[in-house]
Amino acid sequence: MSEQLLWSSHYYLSAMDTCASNQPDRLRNFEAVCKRARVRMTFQRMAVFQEVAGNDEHPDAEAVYLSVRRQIPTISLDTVYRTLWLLKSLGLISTVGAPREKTRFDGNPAEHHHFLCTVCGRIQDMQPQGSYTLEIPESVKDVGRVERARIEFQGTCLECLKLKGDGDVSHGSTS
Amino acid sequence: MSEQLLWSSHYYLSAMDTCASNQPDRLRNFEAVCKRARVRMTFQRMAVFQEVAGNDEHPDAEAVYLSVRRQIPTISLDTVYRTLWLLKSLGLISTVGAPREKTRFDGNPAEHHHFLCTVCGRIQDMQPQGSYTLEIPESVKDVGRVERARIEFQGTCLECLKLKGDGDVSHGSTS
DNA sequence: TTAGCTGCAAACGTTTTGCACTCAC
DNA sequence: GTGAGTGCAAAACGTTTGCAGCTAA
Repeated sequence: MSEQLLWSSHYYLSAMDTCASNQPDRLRNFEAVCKRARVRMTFQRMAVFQEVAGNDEHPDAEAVYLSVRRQIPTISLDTVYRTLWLLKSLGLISTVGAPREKTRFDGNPAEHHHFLCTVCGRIQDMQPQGSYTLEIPESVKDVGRVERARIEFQGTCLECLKLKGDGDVSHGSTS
Repeated sequence: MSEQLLWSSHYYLSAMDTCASNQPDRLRNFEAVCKRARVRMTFQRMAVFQEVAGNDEHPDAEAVYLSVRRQIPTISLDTVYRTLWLLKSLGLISTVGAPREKTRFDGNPAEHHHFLCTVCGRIQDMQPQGSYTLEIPESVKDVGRVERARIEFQGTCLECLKLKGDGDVSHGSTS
């Protein structure tokens, strides 16, 4: 937990709160987060949240919509979208990959990783070096055969740090 | 061109030098790959390839289009798209993030990584374990401040391996 | 009561497709 | 010469928005 705190924005704090896998706890946390953010609790939002929180298939908006519609037949796809982005902005759920972005192409033929600046959106290549050679863990055997592993670092690039007048470029480790 | 240079504050300059000096080589390789795949070499394809190969800004299709148009004013955006996907299928370029995919949502509040099966498209969560704690390298200092690091493993999941009748789930390390 | 939320429909931006013409092989 | 590749226009797709009515606080 202390390591996590190094990285923490409210995301991690609320994430740790909700970590308990049982739904009532997560739902209670959801209510608390909504109250704190002065966001109204509605039936639709609860249903969407429960659907995503209790689903490990990484559903897309359409899948969430189809599933929630069984409970609320009148819900609309755009409400699902609005709710999903709201939940994300509250740190209650996350997205896989870069959402709402055009496809970007990469002509660098060497194996490398990416640093994505969340402020300006620029992506910089990072050549892998000894210090962070990534060992594929034994546990992957239980999931499948890995053909490639790519790390995406997210943060603020030097130029955006300068613009913010924040020179602190401290860094740590994550797991 | 030492490894160190890549990480110096002149990262971009040296990266561009590298690309420029390799261009003839890469172009020759491009021709060879096209010939092998029985894909025709056209002026448009060469221009698109050169643009992506000599550009480390991870351009989107529109940016490639605008740039190539200076050379071939009559080229169309859809040709650029078709060519980019062709180049990707030939393994000559890659895409950043999951291309041509809907946004997928993730209700798992714990810090975790993803295993993406390139056959069936399923994404599975992988809880980080001691064995693959990811140390953020010192060199990231030269790029910016990292707030998050996520690993995306790509490969074939157990079920798809079984369907292919390929039981080999060996794995190695990548850097 | 009332600001915030919803559903509808229509718009949006990116990407893909059908077609007739063109050009690399 | 022939079929793969191209440009055009129009469609398709996922997603977002404006608006009028509804509802949680």
